[in-house]
This record gives sequence, C-alpha cells and structure tokens, in this order.
Amino acid sequence: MKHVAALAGVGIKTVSRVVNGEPNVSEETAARVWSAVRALDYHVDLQASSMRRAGGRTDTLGLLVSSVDNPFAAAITRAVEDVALTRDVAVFASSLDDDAAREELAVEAFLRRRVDGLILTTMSRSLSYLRPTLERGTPVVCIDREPLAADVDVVVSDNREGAASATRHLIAGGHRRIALIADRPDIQTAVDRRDGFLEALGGAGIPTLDIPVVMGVHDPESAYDAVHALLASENPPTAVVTAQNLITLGALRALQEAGARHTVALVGFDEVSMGDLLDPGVTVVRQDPQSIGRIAAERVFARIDGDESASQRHVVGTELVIRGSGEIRPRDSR
Amino acid sequence: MKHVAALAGVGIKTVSRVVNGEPNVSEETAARVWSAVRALDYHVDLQASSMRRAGGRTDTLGLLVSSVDNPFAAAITRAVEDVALTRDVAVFASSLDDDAAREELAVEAFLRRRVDGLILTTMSRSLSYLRPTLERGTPVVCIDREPLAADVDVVVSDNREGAASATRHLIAGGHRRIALIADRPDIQTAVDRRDGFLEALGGAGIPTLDIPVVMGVHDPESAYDAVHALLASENPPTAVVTAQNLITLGALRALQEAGARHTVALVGFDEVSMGDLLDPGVTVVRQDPQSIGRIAAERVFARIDGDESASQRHVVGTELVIRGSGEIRPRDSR
DNA sequence: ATGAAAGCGCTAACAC
DNA sequence: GTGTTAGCGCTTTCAT
Repeated sequence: MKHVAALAGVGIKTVSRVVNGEPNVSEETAARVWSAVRALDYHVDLQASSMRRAGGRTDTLGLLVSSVDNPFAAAITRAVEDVALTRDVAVFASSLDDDAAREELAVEAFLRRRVDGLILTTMSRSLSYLRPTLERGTPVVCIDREPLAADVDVVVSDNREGAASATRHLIAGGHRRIALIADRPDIQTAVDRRDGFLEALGGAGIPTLDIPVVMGVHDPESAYDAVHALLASENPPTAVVTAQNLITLGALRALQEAGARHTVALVGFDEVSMGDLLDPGVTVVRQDPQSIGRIAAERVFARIDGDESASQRHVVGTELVIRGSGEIRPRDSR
Repeated sequence: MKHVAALAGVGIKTVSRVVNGEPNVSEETAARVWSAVRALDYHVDLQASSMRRAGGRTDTLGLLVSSVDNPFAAAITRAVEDVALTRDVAVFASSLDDDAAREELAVEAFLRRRVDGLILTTMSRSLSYLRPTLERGTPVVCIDREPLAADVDVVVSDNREGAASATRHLIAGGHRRIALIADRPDIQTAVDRRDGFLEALGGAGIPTLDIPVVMGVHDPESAYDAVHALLASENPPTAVVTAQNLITLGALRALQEAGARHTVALVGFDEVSMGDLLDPGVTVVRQDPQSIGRIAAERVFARIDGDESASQRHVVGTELVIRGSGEIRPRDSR
C-alpha cells in the first residue's frame, strides 16, 4: 500500500480510501490510485486490515464437518460456501473424522485464525471447551448433532422422527422382525435414530427385546459384516433400517452377495447416490443438507451482525422416498 | 498477549517465547505463563504473528475445485486437508462452478488473505491473471486441468489415455458405433477425453466422421436428454462413453427409462458411487483423486519450503474397472 | 479532499 | 533467562 501510494503520488490513507470504496476522494485521484494498484498487482491485506478495523472482523468462517468427503457433509459445505460468497467471506473447511481430539484441535486452529464464526459438527455433548469462546461473543452454530448443555444455535435433521417414519413404513408393510444398523453410540445422531427406531416399534406394540440393534457400525465394511452376520443368524430379520449413508452402502453389498436384495427389505437414513437406479430402488429417509448448511450460515451471519436474541433450534424435516427396497414384503409373515 | 503477560507478571516477549515453544525460558516462568494462558483462554493471533514472522507465512492454503459437492473434488479436498493437517496449515476451500469469472474472484479472495500457496482447478488456459502472483513467488499447483502457457506444477489424470482405454475396451467388445457424451469444450479435460476417444477409434480404423460426439453436456439432466435423443435417432449407438461422473448418472437414467441398460454398453469416466451394485455393474475408468490431492499438496509445500526446481508435471494413472455395463455386446454387429 | 500520527497483536533484533 | 524497541500493513482519529 505504501508503494501504491508512492507510485500514485498520494498519501497512504488515500489509497486506503480508494481501495475500500470510501467517499471523499476525487475521481482523478482515484483513477491514479487504481492504475498504480494494477501496475503493482496490489491486493489489500485482509489480515492487516482486520487488525485495525472496528469489530476486528476477518471475513472468515470455520466449518467443521464429519468429513468433506462424505456426500452429506459435502452438500452442507457447498451450501455454507454459497451463503458466505454473497458476503465475501472465505470458509475454512475441516474434517472431524468423528474424533473428539481432532474436534478441539480444529476449533483451536480456527480460533487462532480469528474466524468470525464457527459452524460445527461436534462429538462433544457439552461444548465445555468452547465456553470462553462463547462468552467472548464468537458465534457458534452446531449442525447435524445437538449439544446438550450449551447455549448455541442449532440446526439438525429430525433424526428421531425420520428413523421412526422409516420404521413405521416397514411395520406397515407387514414386517415384525426389523434390524437396525447404526453408527457409534458416541455419535449423537446414531442414538437419536435408534431411539426413533425403538419408539416406532414400541408404538406398534412390537416387543423390542429381541430386536437386533447393532450399534458401532461406522463404515461400509463393518456394515457389510453386520448384515452378513444378521442374515446368517438363527432368526434373520425380514427388514433392515440402516442409519447412515455409508452403512446403507455396506448393507446393500451384503444383501447383494447373499442374493437377498429382493427378499429382505431395506430403508436407509440419508440419501444415497443412484438410489433410484438400483433394482430394487433404495427407499431412504432423505435429509436436506442444503437447507441445513444454508440455515446454519444464515444464523452465524445474523449473530455476526449483532443478533442477540435467544439461541434458536432449527429442525430440518426429512422425507421418506419410496423406491422399492422398503416395500418388499416379509417372506414369512406368520 | 499483553494481558497474559500482565497476569503472569512477565514481559510480553516471554509470553511469545513460551507460546511458540522457543528456548531460554525457565520451567517456572513457563508454567506461570501457561496458567495465565489458560485462565484467559488465550489463543495466539496467527494473523498478527504472520505479519512479523520471517517469510510472512500465514499457514494457510487456497484450494479451488470444480465444486466441493462433486465426489471427485471432495476426495481431492480431503486429501489436501490431510496433508495440510500434518503441517498445521488450514485450507480455504472454494468452488469454481466452471465459471471463469468466479475463478478470478476466488483467487483474488485467496490472495487478499495472503495464502501461502494455491491449488487450483482452472478454466483459464493461460493463467495470465496469475502472472504477477507467480513472479512474486507464490506457489501455484494446477490440478485436474492443465494450463497451456504457465510455468506451474501440474497434477492431472491421464485423461486422453483413460478415455482411449475405455473406447478400446468397447471396440474390443465388437462395438463400432460408439457415442461420446462429454462436458463443455471450454473445460479442458472434456477436450482431452474426446481426443482420446477419437484417437482410439482412429487407431482401430473406425471412421470417426459420423460417430456421435456430443459436447457441452454439463449435468445429469442434459446427459439424460442427450442419451435419450441418441437412442431415438435413426442409427442409435450400440455403446456410449460418458466423459464425467454426472454425465454417467444422467446417461444411466436415460438407458434405464429406455429399458436399454442391458442392451446398450456404457463405460463411464470417473468412478460412480454404487457402480458395483447396479445391474449390470457400471464399468468405469477410475481416477485417483486421493493421489491427485496428496501429490498437489506435497508439491505446494515443497515449493513453500523453497524448492526452486523446474516445474513438474505429474500424471496420475487411471484404471479400467470392469463391472458389466462395458461388456455388453452389440446387438446388430454386422 | 487529503494526510500524519497512533496503534491493532505480534516477532526480530538487540539489549541487559 | 528476560525485557525493550521497532515495525509488519493497515484503519482510526484528528488535522489541515
């Protein structure tokens, strides 16, 4: 900026005014400054400017998702990015990998870079490590998973009801012996979905005692193994609810290998790509990651803009998409 | 930091030393500083420190991909993130949306934030707008697409050979009338893949004059339309090469609707999720986005670390994955 | 309409 | 082992 000022033959503050579009600069001066800017390929240093700027904003956001690699998280990331773009805010995207230690490290990295706000998928139920940050006024929005003991904005899917609707759908189809394959119990959505599953069974008067509920399944491989084991068991389920997109994938592979794609019903939680092209099509409870990302971004920015109202809780609805796999009838409906 | 120093009863520089793990601080003093750090929930300001630090590094990377939402780009993003994490570098991820204007804006946004290096998927063939940046020594690595007239490191798939191998595979299966559905001609990989396609046909002595080559197909919907039109044409192809993952998806839907999934052969470029679960399985030329991302990140960091050697060109191989759709024989092989 | 001076939070260089 | 000073690139405040 010093150099630009020198080349344009003006004071350093005038350059600042021009570059930031502030008033009180003559057309002529502005033109001279702009040509110097171009000649030197000058770009404002946002870091330096944020140090003095009122409010100290960095025009930067920290986004923590399960893994940028997962389609659900990728859609959220994209939605956040799109909102941020309208405000010239850049977003740091980071993967949690469902590792509590990594969560704190990532947030620490965001904080060191003085992000204006945080959108977080967390393992932590209490967010205790964030207490001082919250007190200092840094906006935090939790997505996908809901912390218990923290006063923050939250945007989540209706996990419980979504899982319940999947289960009710299978029950309505005549199934009584329905298995659930869900993620690790330290992941909150896994627990919510299990609760919805059990609630639906209870609501239908189906005893849940010997219903196979397999938790701790985190990837397609272990989902494959879990379904494989279920099918080989003494009293195999006639239907399966898979509580997460990667689990659905592994379960489909296991059913495929067992030649059971057309005999064992399946409803997945979360959309799977090409679900409509399989035979049978994959019935799923579809989430709406775009809305989750968009709403979360809107909430952070509202807070950044000074919204001091009570923390909000947004529940984004799910939708049962019927494609065939969930409509298979039980073979031995006695 | 001032406050920490005051609370710990030491000078500000001592806090700096402790926090940055520099030597020459007594255990006792360090302990006092750390407890003050914790009491105040202090986090170093990386922005401020980077202003004074020798080299002025910000420990920040800019990554531009087609869309963080696309599985191919998402895998690259994840790989870059993983390498960056080992160096405590944060990455700004941004989507290009195959829009040249957006490209320059995104890079400008990165530059304003003084990223240490750029990993870019570009539309621009010349990278002329990056000339000053390159001269200033900011490392740039181009991925997926290869600029013509810029002296930068490049990491790309072997698009031409990959497309050629897909085509040769179909020719070996007896196909003579093979259609290509590819992306917009301003996207370089689309052109490369078309060239590979035509090269393979030429190599087999198949006249390419009336071979259907549909360019400008960017999303599943237009791919659907394109395949639909081809099937309805006077002389429909017996096989299709789809040059990109979203195109493959749309093409499969069109074949499905036409009841032609088992009669018209298909080989896709780029992996599709659940490709093994379809009937027939989807034969694809698999790229290796993880390697692309990893190598690109390693190159940027090597440059950041002072590697001044000539710019490198890494070609990451592709692999033909045979699953069924590419092995369908032509019906009317006369 | 323009510029000079102060200082944001930090580290390099040099005291002590 | 520790503190002081200067200054990174910028914006704020206040003069002119």
